[in-house]
Amino acid sequence: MSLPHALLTALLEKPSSGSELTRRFDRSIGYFWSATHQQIYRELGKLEQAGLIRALPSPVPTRGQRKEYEVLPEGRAELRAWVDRREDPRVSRDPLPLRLRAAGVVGVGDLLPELVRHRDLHRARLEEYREFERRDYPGGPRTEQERVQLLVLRGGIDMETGWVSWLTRAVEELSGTAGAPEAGGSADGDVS
Amino acid sequence: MSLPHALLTALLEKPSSGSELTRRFDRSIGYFWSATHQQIYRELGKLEQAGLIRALPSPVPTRGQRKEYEVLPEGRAELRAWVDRREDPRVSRDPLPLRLRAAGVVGVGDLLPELVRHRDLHRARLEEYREFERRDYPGGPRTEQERVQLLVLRGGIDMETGWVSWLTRAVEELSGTAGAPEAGGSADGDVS
DNA sequence: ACCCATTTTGCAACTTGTTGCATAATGAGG
DNA sequence: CCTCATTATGCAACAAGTTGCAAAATGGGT
Repeated sequence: MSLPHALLTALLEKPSSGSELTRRFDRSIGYFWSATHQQIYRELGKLEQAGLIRALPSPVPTRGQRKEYEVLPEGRAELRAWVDRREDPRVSRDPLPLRLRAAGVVGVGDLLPELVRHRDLHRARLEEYREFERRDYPGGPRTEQERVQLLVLRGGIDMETGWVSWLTRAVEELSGTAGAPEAGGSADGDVS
Repeated sequence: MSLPHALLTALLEKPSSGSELTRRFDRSIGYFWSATHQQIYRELGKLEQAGLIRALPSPVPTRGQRKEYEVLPEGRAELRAWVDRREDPRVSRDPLPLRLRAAGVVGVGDLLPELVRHRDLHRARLEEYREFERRDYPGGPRTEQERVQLLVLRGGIDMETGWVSWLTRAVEELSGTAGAPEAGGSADGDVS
């Protein structure tokens, strides 16, 4: 239930069309939420129908035509309410550690290069975020809104740092062992 | 497409029934993958029908009766193939940073106590993981499989560390500012 | 023997996210 | 003016995850 609120936030920051939003979801909003353009268009339709946003008056209302949306007071109120809502943290759900654990049972095989690849991807993203920080907030945040945006960016930085640190260690550890396949048995119980 | 593989992994580590698996998904597997019991039962059905696992012979095949599953060679092969598959990292998708960013637009309101609550939850989980590490691997991992499981646990630790570090900073920053609501305008553009 | 709380398994409906493709406008180059 | 690549919007089918509920077994008490 977060995509509509992500859209409301993005639209309050700046009224946009669907494709603009898609691009923005690949950038700033993207470090903590992703969405495909189809999700975005569908959701924009729902939000409009629910009376939370509206399309800015446009000459032609047909297909293939840019359509800009802005948030209505009802949308702002809904977002306000959402911010104050209590919601428990999500359980993480990432396949990579899972694959590593599977490798513990069926043998490491070719997983090591994949770990290296992921480490490098996360490293690159981390660098990118740090670059944003330097470039966009050179003297620190200047408004309250920037302050919060910078905080969120730092969230991305902390998460990526966690990944890099983990993957670096994992690659080190597994490089020591040549990937000998595990013996077949499905033996003893669950650890922890 | 990871749940079936999570199940295969868990079943290879130890053949189990649906409810046992549900419990195990709340514990060890749970630090990087979660699933409800309905997801698990449904998926077990599919895996059985696909010939990747089979129910151990049981007296009565009716409802409400425990049913243990074990992995067939085909299931092991599928898991093996999955481990070697390339797959790009997921984009994160967590509502909390999103809510913070929304707060930058509609005002911070009551978000601070929520951040504190999350910080404490993550702190608690981090402590729990560290406890697992101490308790289950006192002298380091003893087998190759334990080595991998410990690595995965450390993944959980690194992620939780990232959360705690971020939330600690966020709470500090926002405590300075009394939560004054932002002015209404939907003004300037997207940062970064 | 019966009742009742608990455990285990499961169905059904719904929401959210993904993939593949289609259609309309736009604008540059011939 | 026409073509063609690009951009913007959108439909439809599917896959994955969530929620609410319920039936069958189990294992006490009484």
